[in-house]
Amino acid sequence: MRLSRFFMPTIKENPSEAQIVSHRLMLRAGMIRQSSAGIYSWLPLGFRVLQKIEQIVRQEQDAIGAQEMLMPTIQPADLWRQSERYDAYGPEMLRITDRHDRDMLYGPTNEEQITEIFADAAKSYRDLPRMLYHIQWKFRDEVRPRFGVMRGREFLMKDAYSFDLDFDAARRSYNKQFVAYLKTFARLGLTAIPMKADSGPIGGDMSHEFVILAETGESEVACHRDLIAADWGNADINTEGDLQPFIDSFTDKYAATDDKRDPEAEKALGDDLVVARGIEVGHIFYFGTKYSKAFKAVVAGPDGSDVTAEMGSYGIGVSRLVGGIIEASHDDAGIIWPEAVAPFKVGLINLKTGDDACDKACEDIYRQLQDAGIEVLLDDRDARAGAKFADMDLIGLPWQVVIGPKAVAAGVVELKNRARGERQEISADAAMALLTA
RNA sequence: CGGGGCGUGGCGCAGUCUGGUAGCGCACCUCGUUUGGGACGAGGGGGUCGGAGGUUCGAAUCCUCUCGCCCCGACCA
Repeated sequence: MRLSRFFMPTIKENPSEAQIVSHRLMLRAGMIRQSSAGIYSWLPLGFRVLQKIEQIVRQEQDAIGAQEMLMPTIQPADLWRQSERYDAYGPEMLRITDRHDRDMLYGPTNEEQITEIFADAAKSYRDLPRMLYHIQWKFRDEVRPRFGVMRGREFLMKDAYSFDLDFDAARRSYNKQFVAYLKTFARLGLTAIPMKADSGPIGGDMSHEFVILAETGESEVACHRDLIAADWGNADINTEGDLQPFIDSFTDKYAATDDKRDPEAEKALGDDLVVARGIEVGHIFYFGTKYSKAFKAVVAGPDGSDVTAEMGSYGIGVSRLVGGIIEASHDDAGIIWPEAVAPFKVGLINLKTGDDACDKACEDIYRQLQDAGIEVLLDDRDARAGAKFADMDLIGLPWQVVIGPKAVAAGVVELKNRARGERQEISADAAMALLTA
């Protein structure tokens, strides 16, 4: 992509409405624009990141056998009356009426919808287990949206739902999601700590929040020091095997969100206790038959008797993660993207657009990188060097290749690593080798 | 929902107390000089001050109502 043609409206000054760093940087980097409180448009740069994250989430869901589908954003109120959540959910649910005066709503989540679909189709224990998910926009009419995409009213969420024959099977599904979450967040470059959590309005008795630590986190959390240093999700695990011992190795250690903290346990930890601010990026629940009962998700068991499906639901705030990653990875100059979610891998800066030698050197490398399948953003604008450096640092691409008259004369390019700040002058071929490794 | 703050060219702000017909920086356009960390000079375009009503000879400024946005707290992917 050529920056001269890319729609990436960067802003030099901090917009006054943005108070936290991720919100500021997303606005300044031209990733998002606000439409109204808690509702955002995703501009090309931001949308690329959103899609990268979505794809990683998708791959890890697929890897544990969850199947992707897509449910609507607008749901009929009757569906929610059946689970008795229509009134219970309160003003956070956006209620609307269609032209025939039917009560509808913009879905804040999809337990009802999926359970109805599943109940209608599943007849036998042979139809279990099943795990289904979709990645869809949700709307929760938060009293107080804030922090940019971190607490929007409209947000993109991956929500998965499991259906099992009995508690043990449901536990296995829960555990698979647990591991998938560890892997997902590890791939995103995050240390997400599973913490015992309240099950909230969804109900149930087995629940973990996945929390990343950041100064601007919304609530205070506490955990054992070892959990922060743990090597998440990189373990080679067979998700078809017994995951319990692996999961216990995490959950044995103290980790609790705000409302689950235990002063005595914390005292016992002594120096191993870490208290920090946290951002919730995922939440998994087991909730038994709460919905399967309401929607009669009942199958014939092996002995012919009726069995009500055991369910769980598993959410990841995909759009929130964009902000969360920035909170966890930035410096004074701007964003520092982990390579896995960077909108482009390489930012190629032509320091002197219009200079034949510089133009040619840039075009060569640009072509080579593209041929190698590497996403590259070429700054071919007719702007001053300082502006180009500043913009490139701001948008935080992992690698910068800088080409100016001096480098061209010397037959080298300057390669800069955004995260470490290291620069090296090497041949174009050597740079290519490094970037394509 | 309780408490607080703010709406003035694209962005950041001053002007509001003490009414007199809108200003600064950045950005943008043109020309020239520049060109490795957000250049300099000259010229230029763009706002009737969130909206409605009122007071007044006269309202960004005073009064009433209203809409929106942000922050703190209580609640949540």
